[in-house]
Amino acid sequence: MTVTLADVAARARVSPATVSRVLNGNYPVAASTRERVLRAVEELDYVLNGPASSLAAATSDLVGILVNDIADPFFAIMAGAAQGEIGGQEGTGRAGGEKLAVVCNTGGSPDRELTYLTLLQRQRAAALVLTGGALEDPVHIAAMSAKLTRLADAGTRIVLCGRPPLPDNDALLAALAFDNRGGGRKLTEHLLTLGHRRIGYVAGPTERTTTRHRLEGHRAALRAAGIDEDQERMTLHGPYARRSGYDSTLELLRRAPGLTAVVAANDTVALGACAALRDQGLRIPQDVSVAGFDDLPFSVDVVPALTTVRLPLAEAGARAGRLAMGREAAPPGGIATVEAELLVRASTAPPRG
Amino acid sequence: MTVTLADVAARARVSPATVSRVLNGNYPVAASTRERVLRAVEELDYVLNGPASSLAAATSDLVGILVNDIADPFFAIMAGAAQGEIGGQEGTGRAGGEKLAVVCNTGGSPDRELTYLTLLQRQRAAALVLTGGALEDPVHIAAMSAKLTRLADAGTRIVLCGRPPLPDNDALLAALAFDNRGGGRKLTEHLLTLGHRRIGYVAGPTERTTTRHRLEGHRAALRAAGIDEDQERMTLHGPYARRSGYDSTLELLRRAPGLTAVVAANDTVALGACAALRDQGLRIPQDVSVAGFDDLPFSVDVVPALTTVRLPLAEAGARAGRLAMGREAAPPGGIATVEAELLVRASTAPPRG
DNA sequence: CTGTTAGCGCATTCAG
DNA sequence: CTGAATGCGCTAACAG
Repeated sequence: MTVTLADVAARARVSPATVSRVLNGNYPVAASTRERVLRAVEELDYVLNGPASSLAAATSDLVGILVNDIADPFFAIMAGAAQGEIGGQEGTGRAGGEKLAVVCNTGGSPDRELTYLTLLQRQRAAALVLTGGALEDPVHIAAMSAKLTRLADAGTRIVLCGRPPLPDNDALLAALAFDNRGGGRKLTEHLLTLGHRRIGYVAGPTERTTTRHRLEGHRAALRAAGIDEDQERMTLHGPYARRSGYDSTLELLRRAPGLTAVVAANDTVALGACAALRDQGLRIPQDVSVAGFDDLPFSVDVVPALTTVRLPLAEAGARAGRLAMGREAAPPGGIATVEAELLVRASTAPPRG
Repeated sequence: MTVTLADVAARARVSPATVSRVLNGNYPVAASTRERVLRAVEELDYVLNGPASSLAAATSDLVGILVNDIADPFFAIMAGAAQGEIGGQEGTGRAGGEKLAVVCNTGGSPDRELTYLTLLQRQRAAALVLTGGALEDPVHIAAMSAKLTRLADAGTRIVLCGRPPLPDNDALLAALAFDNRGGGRKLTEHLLTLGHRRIGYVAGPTERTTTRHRLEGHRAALRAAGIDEDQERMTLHGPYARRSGYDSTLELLRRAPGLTAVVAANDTVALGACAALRDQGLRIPQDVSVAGFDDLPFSVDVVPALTTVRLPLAEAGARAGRLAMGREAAPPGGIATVEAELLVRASTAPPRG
């Protein structure tokens, strides 16, 4: 029923070994022989049996890209760029030595993250790219560390993109860490320079590196400006979602009616913050300034255009892809910091009066 | 070095077959025996060898989800929902009979689409979900049809989501087709009812079913209203990108200064259209109305909120996932139409004067 | 309920 | 440069 390598060999009048050699192209084969084999492959419409091949060779062509939320442009952009560097380069349609770059959506669940890692380990994945911030729960970190070590031992190349290196884990090839702290700091410094003093902060979910680092940058800027009190009351945590921005902003307004600026965990949250302010009859930025983070594609198009911190997501994702493929040298020490750039647009202005 | 099923069997003092049976859970095993095996698995930190398993069983647990552009929320939302139904349901972290749901990003390239299909075929994928519109090039359609037929013959379950069924291809399990034509028609009827007569249309890329259907709906509404002339000049094609909306709107304004409304291929394009109009000093909707399609998450937050056509992307994606897993019965005839709902918001209003 | 026996389809030695 | 032989790790009959 299903055509195998032996069938191709028979038709090309060569041994199976020879067919394998031309297909993998990693061994000298006479041009005429290769020609004959390729023709037979064509005629029989032969497709390599991946599992059999992986079993024999003890490696597979699967490359996994893990994301927290595929529907969040932050992850989608990184994943797309990484995948572009890994899979389908030439595009012959026939699939030669192609890697199969696949993205796996954990939905932010630690369990699913671990499950995907096991599944990828089971498939003997060639490489792995983990994107975005990590959960800071010690138990989960330990579990992840252990899993990644096993994967690395089995030959899987591991790259982190937009995630700080794991403590005490040298299983990984490279880590591209975003400068979330620096970005958060620059953003708040901008607000302080404009004259804001009562600034609310809608943070991301607790126990996440991204959340913590951005918040730390914010607090550091405030502290440097001598604004220290009241920070807990002016900070609200929630998911990286519009809804969180909306609800938290309403609550901030209740807690601190004198609020003149809202800093959001990311642009999506900022969108929700803007909606809440508008619904309260407040103008942006005349009454309240709003700032985001990430510079997602829509941020330049909302009105007023969002002041935010740009992260080179596509560039970082592409680099992670190349690192995973071994087409780019790892940074010294295996760790590279990706800079964050302040983008001042129209949603921030000096406070009233 | 690497621990195998035989090692587990030895440690649990049972035969390899028994270990296989408890791992796959598809055969009766005494509770005490199972217990012993599971403990051995735990102690040895054993992970099943996927390729070997797939080779022996002639099936794999890979499920592919193909998308045109992972960074486009339209696809990301469908893919995320499908993946949620397929992978990581329980979330034990240990990965039992889990499927490995993976999304593959074709970038809209027909070659890469075919390549991914071959790669998935090579892996003996258990199921396949193809999302979004299809390219209408006859050569590509034929190639796709042939590939899908082979895949189906090999036992891969194929589901289309947001894509019309292929002509003459009953390889597929089910197709969930969006009512793009109906949606496009409703949208333009809304504009006509408001009194618009000079309406520009920024279409998607040519040769794509989605583009064609939406445009057909638009034209049908115009024709029904007796507006027939000039349609070619008022229609511009471009990618589903902000930039296209921006550039095309500028060109439409040049071609037809009396324009009172712009209909965009989707919300992202509409965003670009809005930006272009604003840059020309035109107010939305007072001077020019704008409408989009898809109701992407940001559409409610832009100002003015976008009038658009809502497609239940998450619901459709989830249903496609269930269909692929065989957890839901296929619709009669294998084809289901997913309704599109007109959402009138603030970006459309009667024309001036 | 459990053990034994055969391959699954391919990549590799090793000869030639 | 090519062919023959071996085994990758597991599942699926088949017995018991």
